[in-house]
Amino acid sequence: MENDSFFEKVYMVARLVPKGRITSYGAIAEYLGSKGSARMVGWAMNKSHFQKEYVPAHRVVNRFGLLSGKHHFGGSDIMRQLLESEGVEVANDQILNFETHFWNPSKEL
DNA sequence: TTGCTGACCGACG
DNA sequence: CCGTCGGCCAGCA
Repeated sequence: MENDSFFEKVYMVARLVPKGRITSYGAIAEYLGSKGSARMVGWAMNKSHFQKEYVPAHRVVNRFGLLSGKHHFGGSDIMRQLLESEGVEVANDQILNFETHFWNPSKEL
């Protein structure tokens, strides 16, 4: 749209993630055309809390389905509870049936 | 301005 | 199998 910033695109894709679905940093980066920019995606998530519009950063995890960013939600169980409230099973900071919940932007969009 | 860092990923030895 | 390094882009001292 208007904002072609890398970050804005990241937020846009993150908000498009359906409830109960999960995507990975790498998947978003790849969708944006910068596969190697997975780190920037995580960084964008860090800033996501400052955005006016809510960004479901809890639906974005690393390629292993690990809640790598759970520590950035203000608590260690916030992210897990958010995911479980959406029907996503989480155990030991890892998403169960990750493949089933996985949502690929390049494929779905 | 330069340089380091960061919620990552893949390649290499 | 495990440790290390490069790449990508933006923010901050």
